[in-house]
Order: sequence, then structure tokens, then C-alpha cells
Amino acid sequence: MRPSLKQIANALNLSTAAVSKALNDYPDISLATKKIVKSYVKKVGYKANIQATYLRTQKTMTIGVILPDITNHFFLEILKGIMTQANKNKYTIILGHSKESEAEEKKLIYQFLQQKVDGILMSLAQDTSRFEHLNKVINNKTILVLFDKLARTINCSKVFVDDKKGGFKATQHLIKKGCTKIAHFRGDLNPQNSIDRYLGYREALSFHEIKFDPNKVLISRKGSVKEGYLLAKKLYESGIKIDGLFCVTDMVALGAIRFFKERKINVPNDICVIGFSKTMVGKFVNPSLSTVDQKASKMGKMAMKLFLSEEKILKTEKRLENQSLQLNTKLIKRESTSKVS
Amino acid sequence: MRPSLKQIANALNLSTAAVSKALNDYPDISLATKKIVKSYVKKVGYKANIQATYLRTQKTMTIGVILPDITNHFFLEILKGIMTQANKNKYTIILGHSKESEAEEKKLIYQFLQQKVDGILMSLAQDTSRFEHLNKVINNKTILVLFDKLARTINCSKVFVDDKKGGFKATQHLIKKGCTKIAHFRGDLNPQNSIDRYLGYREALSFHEIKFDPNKVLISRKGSVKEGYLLAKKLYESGIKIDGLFCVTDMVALGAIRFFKERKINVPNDICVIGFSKTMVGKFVNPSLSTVDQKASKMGKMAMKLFLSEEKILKTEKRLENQSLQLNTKLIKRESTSKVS
DNA sequence: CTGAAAGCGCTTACAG
DNA sequence: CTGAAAGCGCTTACAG
Repeated sequence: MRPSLKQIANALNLSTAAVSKALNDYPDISLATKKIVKSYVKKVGYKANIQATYLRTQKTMTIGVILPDITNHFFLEILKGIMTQANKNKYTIILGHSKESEAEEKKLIYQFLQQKVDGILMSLAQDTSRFEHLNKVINNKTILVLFDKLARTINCSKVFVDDKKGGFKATQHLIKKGCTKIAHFRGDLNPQNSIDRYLGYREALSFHEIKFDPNKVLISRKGSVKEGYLLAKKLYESGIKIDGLFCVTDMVALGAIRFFKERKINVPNDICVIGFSKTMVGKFVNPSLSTVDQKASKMGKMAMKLFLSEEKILKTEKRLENQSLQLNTKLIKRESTSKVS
Repeated sequence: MRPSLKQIANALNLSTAAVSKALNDYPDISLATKKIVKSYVKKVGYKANIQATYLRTQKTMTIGVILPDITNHFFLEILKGIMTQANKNKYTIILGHSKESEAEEKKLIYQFLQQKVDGILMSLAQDTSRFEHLNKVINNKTILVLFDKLARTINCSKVFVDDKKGGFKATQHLIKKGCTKIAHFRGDLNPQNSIDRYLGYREALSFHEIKFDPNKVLISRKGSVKEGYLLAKKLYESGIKIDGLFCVTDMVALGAIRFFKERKINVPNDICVIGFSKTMVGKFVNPSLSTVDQKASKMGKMAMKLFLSEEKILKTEKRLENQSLQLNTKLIKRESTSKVS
């Protein structure tokens, strides 16, 4: 059994108050007693009971993290970033998995609030369209940091990727490789990310004075390999000719490439293909897949840093800053676009 | 602000004791009051404060999970299994990442014990060779469940894959495809898993009366793609001829295949290759990779179930059962072994 | 069937 | 500089 404060106090012939104050470096305790207390505590390995401490201080040193898809490599890199940063600052992570469902997300948030987490770091589920549960967090004075999938209208701190610039980079890369008939398999109309990637695509076209052709834009609802395959097929059978393709995710790109292979269309020589997200697989497939890296681990790190910063402001100034942070993407050039132009 | 027990009691003109008992279904409270209390509580959305409850009951309804590698898809599937099962039973998961380091693992365990988790579910770090920290968990009467990477000697509940049978299946599959000169890139000598896969390999050979040739067994320390490549190269340059290859992980197999491709050695026609673990990539590469599925999600589910079962036994009989559970693997046949024999 | 009281392990205003 | 006492929000033996 771990010793209690009382036991320490008894052993040292001090009051629990004195021991507690010594441990927490109160200025009104003599240096001598502090030394005695600290060395004894170290010896017996005493640590304050977190739950008991909470009852007085209302701080649990716990962060709730909600991920929409726990098997998605991108979110795991984010989680890794969060955890590394959290550990450094003595925070504990409790993990929730919304499975892309708004209902699950809601449940998790209520659970976290009940557990009195100091903050919630999360990415919204695909599903999420109403935001009362998020406002509940804010009204509860719990710090909320949204990362990646988020809604601009929510009043909290945010970290997100500059998807528009990312889409621009991807498209421009194709243009520089000599592509002029560039298709785009975009994501669903709802999450901001896919809209922004699409806007980046359009901007790159107009910047390089290539006429936009709505027939070359198809929508992938789930962003899956299968959809990529089917969209490529649809485009091919419609007779529209292309020499470049920018896909909203790596998975969609992989599906498209699979279709092109079947039809003996060479990637990259006949069609250059680029994805988005830098998933694990892209490096191993043949041809290896060019993509846009979102720097997931950094996103996690920044989300946690935003939390820490907000926490500090909250403590000293009793208010929140609600900072927004936009991260840059990085173009990863690989075989699927390595045509000599 | 969430209401407290006291506020509920005041509003209902009852004592806090009565309200608490009603909520926890004590038999000595009238059905009528229970109804009143419960409906009121539901209306105002009261939930008992977890930390305060803990102080009395010593139950935190929290499970600590330690993963050696948080970006490894296999562990994430396990985590998914654990979480689904945990949620069903109202448990919260706090997550630790040991990064394959014994020191980190130790720290996390001490942190979890301090946080008074009800149980710890973990897979050992590659690094871990001493077990005091695990014994500390056991002595602390905290339930310990080890999954996947474990040490047989530790006195706790365990879930693991039947690696030997898995290795047997993989090797036998090659044999059935007509391979007779089968190499094995095995894992390091330390973790039990790679030893068992190796033993399965040997058993399959001897079962099918193929002479074992130690020169066909090479060791991959880290199980990486690069090592697979280098081992394949080494074997090739040594002049030893093979027509089948069983690798300790999918990554090693991928590396080997990359080398064979470079040398225009056809997989599967010249050499059949099979991996182990069913990583994401295997499905997308060309040729797609045959492998042995470890059913990670089931492993997580079972780990959590073992915990629940131990918890029940601990509560009623004040002792632990320390159950061991061995899971079966499943052969996944894909292109890398689809030679017609 | 219900309530008063003690106590889980801490922190902190207050008194000295 | 140190200690006695109250209290955070619950549960539970005990009394009635």
C-alpha cells in the first residue's frame, strides 16, 4: 500500500498541512522542513492521490482525446504527437473513439465532462452536423481544441492543415510535369477539408491558365479504394481524356491506379496521379504514390501546445484566447508523377 | 455546473444517504423513493462524481493500456477491440505508449498505479527484459493482462497468438504450393513470438519430410522492409537456391519481394513469399502479399474480457485465476503464393 | 424504510 | 513558520 499524507506526517512528527505545503512549495514553510519532507517522501515513494487532490483543486491533469477513426494512420500520428507532448507536461490521455459517429462523439464528450478532464482535444466525426455537445464543453469552461476535421463556426482553439494550399501544390505539381487535362476526384461536399482541396485545385488551374472543366471533377463520398476504382472507370468510359489526376485521398488514388493498370494505361507516363495524406501504403505500391503530407505528428503536438497555452491564459486571466493554427503541407514526389515532361 | 448529491437531496427533501442508496439500488430503500429519485436525477442530468466515488469505493472504472508502438496497425486493431469491449462495460481507457522502451514502460506502470487504475492491459516492449515493474502491479492487487508480446514466467492473465501453429500454417501453405526449398527470415532471438514462428516452420518441414537446412534461416533483428531486402540479397548472393520464403513479418516479406523484383525473379512463379501479421499494405502491393492473420481485434476483445472475468473472481473470491488464452491464426492466401503447382 | 455521522486523502483559509 | 479544522462529493456501517 502506498503511504498517505497522514502517515508521512505522523512519521515526521508534522501536521498533514505542513507536509502538504512543503510538497507544494508553499512560501510559508521553512526550507529546512521542506528538505526533510521531500527527501523522506522520495525515500518512501509517496505520491499524492490524484482523485483526492482533484476533490480540492478541481484539476485532474487528464486530457480527453477523441479520434474519429482509430485505425487510420493519420490520426495515430496525431495521437502520437499529442501523447509525447502530454507526457512531457505530466498529463494523462484518456482515449475515445467516435467511429465517425456523431452519437458516439456526444456520448464520449459527456463521459469526459463527467470525468472532469482538464481539456478535450478532438477531430470531428464525418457524421457530425450539430454542435450542441461542443458548446456544452465550452460552457463548462473545459478547454476545447479541435484538430483536422473541424467546424469554423465553433468558438474554440483549432489546428488544421492548409488544405487549399495543399490542393494547390498537388495540382501545380501535375501541371509542372506537363499535364494539361487534369481531373480531380474530390471528397464529399460536407467536410471543409475536401472543399478546400478542391478550391486549391481550381486555383492552381486558374493560376496556370488552364480552363476548368466541371466534367473532370467527380465526387468520392467515402474516400475508399473501391470508389477510386469506380470513379476512374466512370471517367474512362465517359470518354473524357485526361493526363493528370489529383485525388482527395491516397486510397482513392490507389483505386484509380488499379483501374488504369487493368486497362494498360501507364502511370505516370499516360496519366500522372497524386493523392493526399501520406498514408503508409503509398510508399510500397507500384508505382509508389506521390502525395501531400499533412504532418500529422506536428498537428498533434500543436494541438496539445494550444491546450497548454489556453490553460495558462485561463488561469491567469480567467478567459480563453481561442487561437487558430494553420499548418503547412509538404509535397511528396514519388513514381506516380515522375514522368519526364 | 453539474448538481451534487447534496443538491439533489435538498431538492427532494431526502438525506444524501437515501439518494445515494436509491441510485445504487440498495435493497433497503422503498421502490417509491427510488422511482422519485431516479426520475429526478435523469431530469437534471446528475451523474456521481467519479473522483469522489473513488475515494470511498477504490474503484476508478479505468483501465490502463500500454502499447509498444502506437503507429503499428496491429496494436491499433487490438486497441480497438479493447475499447469496444471497455465501453460496453463503462470502463474508460487511459493510454500509454512505451515506444518499445523498458524505461518508458516502467514509468507508465508507476503512473497508472498512482492513478489507481482497476487494471492494466499491455504488450511488452521489445526492450523489456526485467519484470519487477510487472510484479509490482501484481503485488499491488491490480489486475494485469498481457497480450501479444509477453513473458510466460509472469504470473498474470495472458492472451496470445498461437505463433507456432501460425508458422506451421504459413510453411505448409508453401509446401502445398509445391515449394521444397523454403527459406525463413526469422525474427530476433528474444521475443517468444519469433521463436514460435520459427518452430512452426521447422515442424511443418519435418511433418512433410523436408530436410531442414540451417543455411536457409536468416535473422531479421528489427523486422523492417530494409532488412528484408538485405537478407534476400544476402541469401541470393550466397548462391543458395530457394523456391519459397516465409518471413517473420509482412514488412520483411515486402523488402524481400522488392529485391526479387529488381533481379527479375518472379514472385510467385520463381519464389513464393508469405509474411505474417496481416498489415494494411499487403493487400495493395503487387503482387499482393499472402500472410497469416493474427486477428488483432479479437485479441483486444479477449484481453478486456479476461480482465472483466478476473475482476469478478477477485471480488467474490478474493483471488485471481490467471487465465491464459491462445488464439488461432488464419491463413490469408493472396498473389505472392498463388502459383499453380 | 430513512437519516446522522464518519471517513476516503487531500488542500487551504485562518489562527497563532 | 506551523497546526487545527473545514471541506471537496461521495458511500456505508450504524442507529432508529
